[in-house]
Amino acid sequence: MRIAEAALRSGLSVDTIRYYEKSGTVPEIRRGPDRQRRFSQENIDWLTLLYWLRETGMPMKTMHRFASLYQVGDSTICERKQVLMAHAEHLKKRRADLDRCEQLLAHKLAIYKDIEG
Amino acid sequence: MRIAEAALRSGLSVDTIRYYEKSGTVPEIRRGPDRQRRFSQENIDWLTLLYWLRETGMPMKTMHRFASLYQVGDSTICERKQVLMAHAEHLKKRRADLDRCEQLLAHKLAIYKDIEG
DNA sequence: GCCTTGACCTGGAGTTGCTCCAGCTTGGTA
DNA sequence: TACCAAGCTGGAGCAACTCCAGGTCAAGGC
Repeated sequence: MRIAEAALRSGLSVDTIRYYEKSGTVPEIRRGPDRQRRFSQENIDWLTLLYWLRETGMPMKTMHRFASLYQVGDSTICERKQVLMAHAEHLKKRRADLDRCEQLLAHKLAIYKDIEG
Repeated sequence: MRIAEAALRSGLSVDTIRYYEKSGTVPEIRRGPDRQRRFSQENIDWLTLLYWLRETGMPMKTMHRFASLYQVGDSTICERKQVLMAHAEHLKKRRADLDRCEQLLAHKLAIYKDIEG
C-alpha cells in the first residue's frame, strides 16, 4: 500500500506520515524498488494508533518514546502499558475539561437569550 | 488586579495573557500610572472564557473574531451566539474522539495482558 | 520512441500558538 | 540609597505540522 492510501486509512495526512517517519515515531516503513514507501498492515495499525494518541493530546516526545519501546520488543510491554494507562488518565482530564467548557457555553448562551429577550 | 493574579484566576499564563492582548484577542486592558496592566472583573471573565475555548480547541482566529464582535456591542449577539454554538458542536466531536481513543487503548491494553499471560 | 500525466520523493521555508529570555523600569522595603 | 520583586517590551526559540519547489519514476497515448 502506498502513502496516499495509508493516509486515508490512518487518518493522518501524507505530510504528517512523512514527518512522523523522519522523526523516528514510526518503525520501519519498507521501500519498493522505486524508493517509494510501501505500508504493511502493521504500519497502518501503528499510524492509526498515533493518529488517535495525537488527536487526544499526547505529545510527540511521548509517542516517540513509545515507538522506541516498541522497537526493543516484548521486554518493554510493561513500560508501554504504563504509557497507555497514563494516557487513559489524561483522557479523563480532557473529558472533564469538555464538561466544564460545555457548562460555560450553556451559561453564556443563556445570558445572550436574556439580552435578546 | 495585576497580571500575576489575572493569570492565576483565568488559568492562562502571564505570557499568554500578554500574547492575547498583543494579538487583539482581549478587549481593553487598562494601565495604571506605572504603565502596568490592571485587570477588571470583566477582563478576568473574558480571559477565563478564552482559556476554556482554547483548551478545548478553538483556533485563535475564531477567538479573535469573537473578540471583535464583542467590541462592536450588543448588535452582534446573534453572531456571537453562533460562534459559541458551533463550538459546542465541536465539543461533541471531541468527546466522540475521546470515546474512540479510550476504546482503542482498552483494546491495546487487553492485548498486552494476553502477551504477558 | 517520445511526451505527458500523476503519484511520489526530498529538503527546506512558513505557520500557529505559545514560551522563554535579555535588558529595562518602577514601587516598596531595610 | 541600595536592593529586590514584579512588571514591561521586543524578539528569539519551539512543537507539530503544512506547504512548496524542484526532481524521479512508471504507465498510457500518439
